[in-house]
Amino acid sequence: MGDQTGSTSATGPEERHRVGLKDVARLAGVSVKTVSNVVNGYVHVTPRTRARVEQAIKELNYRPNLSARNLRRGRSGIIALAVPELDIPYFAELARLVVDAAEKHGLTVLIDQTGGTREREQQVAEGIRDHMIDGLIFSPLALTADDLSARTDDTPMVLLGERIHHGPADHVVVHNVAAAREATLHLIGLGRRRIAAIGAQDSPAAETARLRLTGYHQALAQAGLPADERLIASVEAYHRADGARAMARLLDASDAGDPPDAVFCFNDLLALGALRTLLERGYAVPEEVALAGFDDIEDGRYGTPTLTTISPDKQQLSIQAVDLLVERMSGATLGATQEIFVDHRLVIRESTAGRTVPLRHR
Amino acid sequence: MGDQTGSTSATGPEERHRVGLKDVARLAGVSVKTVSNVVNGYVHVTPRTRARVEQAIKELNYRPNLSARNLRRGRSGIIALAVPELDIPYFAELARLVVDAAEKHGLTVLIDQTGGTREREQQVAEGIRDHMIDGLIFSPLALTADDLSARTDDTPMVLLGERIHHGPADHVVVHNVAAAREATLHLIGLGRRRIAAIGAQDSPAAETARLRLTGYHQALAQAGLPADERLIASVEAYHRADGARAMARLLDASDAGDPPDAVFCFNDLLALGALRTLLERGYAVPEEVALAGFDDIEDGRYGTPTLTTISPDKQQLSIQAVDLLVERMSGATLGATQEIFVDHRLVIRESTAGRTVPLRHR
DNA sequence: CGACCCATTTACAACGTTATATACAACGAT
DNA sequence: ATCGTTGTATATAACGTTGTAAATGGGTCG
Repeated sequence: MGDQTGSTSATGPEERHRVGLKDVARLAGVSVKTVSNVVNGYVHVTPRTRARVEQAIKELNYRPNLSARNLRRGRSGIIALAVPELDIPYFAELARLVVDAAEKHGLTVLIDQTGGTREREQQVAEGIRDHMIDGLIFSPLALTADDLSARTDDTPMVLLGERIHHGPADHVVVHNVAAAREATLHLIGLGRRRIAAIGAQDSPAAETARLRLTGYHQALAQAGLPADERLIASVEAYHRADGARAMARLLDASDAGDPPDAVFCFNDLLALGALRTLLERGYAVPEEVALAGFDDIEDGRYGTPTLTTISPDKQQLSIQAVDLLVERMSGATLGATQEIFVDHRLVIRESTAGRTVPLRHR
Repeated sequence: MGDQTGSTSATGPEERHRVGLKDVARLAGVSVKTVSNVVNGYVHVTPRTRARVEQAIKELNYRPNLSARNLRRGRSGIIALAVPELDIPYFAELARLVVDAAEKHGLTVLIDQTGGTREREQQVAEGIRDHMIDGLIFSPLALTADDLSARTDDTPMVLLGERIHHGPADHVVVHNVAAAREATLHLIGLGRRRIAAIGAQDSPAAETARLRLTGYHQALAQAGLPADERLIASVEAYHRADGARAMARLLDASDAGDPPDAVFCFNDLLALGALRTLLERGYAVPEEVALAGFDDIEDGRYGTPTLTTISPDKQQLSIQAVDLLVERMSGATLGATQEIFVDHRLVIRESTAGRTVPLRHR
């Protein structure tokens, strides 16, 4: 087929032609490299030349071809964020913040959903598909520290969330034990004595669950309260449904006699699920059962009642994670893996301290 | 596992060397292009050669360099998904589905958050930053059809959600009018007569709001009910807070006498906000006020009461959007812009038809 | 006045991939 | 036997960018 790129007028000389450095250079009357220098802010360029080049760039509406740039530079400018599920509010909020933080470094974020499955998480650990990503921010759910140590891909990685301590990679975490202790102590401070916990997990990978359970136990011990195994509910996942079921089990188990008078849920979704069960069965929250969660997701701020929770500084978390990753990508800090703690605070809302919700309006 | 694939011992011959086609070719004893052919599934390759190459690929753990491939091919394999905010559940769910749908076409999705601001949305419409994306799936909030017509970038684009009809680009939508009518008719069918609507908007860009309002009016007309302007509440945005405030205004306005006995909210977040206000003021839902939303987000399935809503087929929506975009990217269908409607259905839950929630458990 | 230095600019060669055009073999059909 | 024809494989030239080394040109210093 005749593709007369030459000069023939016809339907327009540059009908389908992506402008490149070459075109800008020709128009500005300088070399290709000089244009490249201007684009990249190289210092040793005469103001005169720079102006001329910039004019040409604007005139042609030139945009650098990132594929070419990346090929040449050996980097892609893209980092991946791998989370279990985007439609879990905590991860959605996190994703948003990570994207914002990465933008400040000129990085673009590619979001990958693992579904929390081991298989998919392993794929992610081993260089996602065949993509060229410069770094990985990873919030694994099913992988153990050993799995991660075994990874062969050498893309820099920062672990997110609260898992795998002293593992093979940098990570940014909240102080789970302390936070869980605080939440539990708050419930105790309300005068509650039969305090249940929802969110324990058996899986060896469930480090978060273990840490939060530890904090819960520490609080009980500190207050001189007995630890009652029957008040601890395990869950399979951290969704609303799991929380609802666990709460039902707790209520069923405490045959009439003495239901828990407070519940600490290891995340907000569990708490929202538990709340649903409590209200369904006619328990008044917080009057009869006080309820606290963990994560401070949007939803918790608008339920009825609103949810008391541990609020990790998600923004700090995201910024630290990106900073750490950028540092690794730059090649510095080759040695020790770092572990960074971010702040958290207890946010007290109606589910533990709120005014009573009127039962009838008249 | 000792991987002395090469021969020299030392610290390894390929310590920091990214393996490319060349290396595989050398090992397999074939030309570079042949390896490329195998990688790309080109048909005319002897089973023998193919096997040898595949062996070499595995041995060297070769991964194609996407930057190079994209440079050569002139495409990036990346499409962008631009939504207002990731932590709005509807968009998070959508994002997840779009990512899944894109994966089936071998495409990677870059998610962009516009915050719903005009400025940012305009940037997105004009080729995001300087990134090389092959296509754009865009759910604008502030942009008008005129804004979009004015765009100079020629990256293929598909509009998502329910806006800008007969605009300058393909789009995938739910049938807002019909859906809103159905929801309202459902409320009417329950015997309700004073049916409020929350979610009207003044902005010229608010096409969705207009369409859903139309549906609401059609239903009233169809049932021979009078349209009462005082029962229609406008909102600034579609968040929980707006719904809560709007509901409060509606209740305040209907001085004691006759509050609405049903509310149709133009999305689920508004409904959740409204629900919060209703419960706070002691109204029984659905006994005194029935409540319906739109979107069918997760949250609505676990509130108390659970939320009746219009459930758009989000998966179909995502798949259609990606398919349409792929088609555009392939260069086909250059002419007319298409408008594709996806299915929806009314999901009836407790907020309109549920069993009564017991107020006390004993 | 020559030697040197610095700022500015440039030509050229990569980066790893795929498209194009060809070479080579094996095979039927003339 | 000769000529296509088809199936395989290859060499070479791009794609658009940036790093390297070298060229240019005006100074300044001995």
